[in-house]
Amino acid sequence: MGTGPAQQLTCDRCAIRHRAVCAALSREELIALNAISSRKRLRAGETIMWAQEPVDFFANLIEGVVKLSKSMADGREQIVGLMFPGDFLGRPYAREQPFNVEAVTDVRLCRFPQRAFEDLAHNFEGLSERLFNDTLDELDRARDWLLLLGRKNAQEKLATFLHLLGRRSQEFGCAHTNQPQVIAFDLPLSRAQIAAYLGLTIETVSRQLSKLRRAGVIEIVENRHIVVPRMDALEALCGE
Amino acid sequence: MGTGPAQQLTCDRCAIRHRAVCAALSREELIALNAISSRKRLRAGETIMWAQEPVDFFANLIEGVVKLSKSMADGREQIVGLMFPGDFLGRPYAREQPFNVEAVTDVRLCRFPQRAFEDLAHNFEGLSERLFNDTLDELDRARDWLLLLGRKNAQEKLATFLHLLGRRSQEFGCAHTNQPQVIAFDLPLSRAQIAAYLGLTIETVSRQLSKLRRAGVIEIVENRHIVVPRMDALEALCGE
DNA sequence: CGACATGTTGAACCTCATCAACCGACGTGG
DNA sequence: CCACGTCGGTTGATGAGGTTCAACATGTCG
Repeated sequence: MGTGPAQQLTCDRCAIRHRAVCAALSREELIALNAISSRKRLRAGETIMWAQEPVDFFANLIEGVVKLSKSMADGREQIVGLMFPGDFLGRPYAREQPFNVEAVTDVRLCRFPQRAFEDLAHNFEGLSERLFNDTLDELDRARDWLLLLGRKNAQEKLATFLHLLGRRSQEFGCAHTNQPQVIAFDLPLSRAQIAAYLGLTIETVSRQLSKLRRAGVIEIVENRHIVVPRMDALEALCGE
Repeated sequence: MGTGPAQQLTCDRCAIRHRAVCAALSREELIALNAISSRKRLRAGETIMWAQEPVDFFANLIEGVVKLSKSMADGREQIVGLMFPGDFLGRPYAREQPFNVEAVTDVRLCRFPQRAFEDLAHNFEGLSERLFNDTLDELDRARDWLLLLGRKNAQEKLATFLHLLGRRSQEFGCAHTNQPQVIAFDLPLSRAQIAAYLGLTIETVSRQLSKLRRAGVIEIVENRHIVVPRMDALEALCGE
């Protein structure tokens, strides 16, 4: 093991090396970040951070899907954010969060102790800038969801959600053939979780999915797998 | 006029000097920011930034209230953010925004050319940190609103909205008497705008306000002025 | 004065929540 | 092995909360 920039890092084989905040780092900075990081696996359903409870780490989501959710005294729940591989978990400069953070699938994290990470962010300009920009993007997405929750009907909500997942799978799965390809992906969420994300009930989600299936806009294979033969038909139902 | 730190700045008499991003600046930094700033007034209803249209300035909101809103092809509108004095307008490092920014009351702004401001933010660590933190707060507020739009009923939505305004007026209006005081404030928004903020219709807003009035939770004076005799009664209706 | 904007209230309607029954898959224990 | 409960999902019947449509009140402005 050398100490020069040519040494091998865990990061070099990391699937999200160029999608997470790490993408903003020089080789030397990456080595420093790597030095304070540790990997951790979690099973679907496990809670990563509790609302209002102190946390002592930040993390990159390497693999899997994570939900951020709030709930009311009587149990009503709303998902206020979905995190995918490459996303950053935790609020810099704070020690707790006003929502629960929970693995919805099996998950792999790359964790950093808070203080050590903040010191790096303080010194590595690219890192703090990147975190800032990610936060601005997140805010934009939250505002899109405000429009969805406040003004869209059940049909439009489902269409928008599926369209979002479809585009995601398009971006990452197969690359750049620009013919009108068939999109297919697995739903990371159960019907109950979809309902909590869209401000609906399980039954309404189920009915709307059936309706989209009967209309030929999507195919549903074994509940969780979705095929979208024509994305533009789906897009037309989003309401924007 | 001297050039030393003792010189008088517009900022020294500014109502938001210690609430806006300016609060993060040293005297010297403030002088530099002041040098690139200019004041501007707008009338209620004027648009400050159009969605998807290039903007060439950022601004501090000195006085008045500003709304951020999105709308759908068929005209449905959702307010995705409300800005009050001290808040920062514009998205750093971007030249356009995915929503309209509009004065809902008469407004005074303190504007900065984008490039010049970004250069300062780049050099003044406190400034960029402050912008980052404001953005994180804004994200938290947006997520609170996701819960409201997705899960609360009309009554809870109105109660939450009034409670929010009540707390604001409490913080800034009269100061620190900690007796259970009577809260009173003016609604900055019309019924139509409240509806657009809460994901409701005008009629529902009007009915719920009347219902709260009949229940003795609020008094309504000439449509726009609200008196809250007992904040805890209002708080109990918010649903959290 | 009439035209218009803003807000309130009533009546009818509709979307979605609620309640309930049912299905298939899965795991467990007698 | 099968009976049983559980879990995730679908579908139907019913009803409530909000939307829609409409009438009306009030205040403002030309």
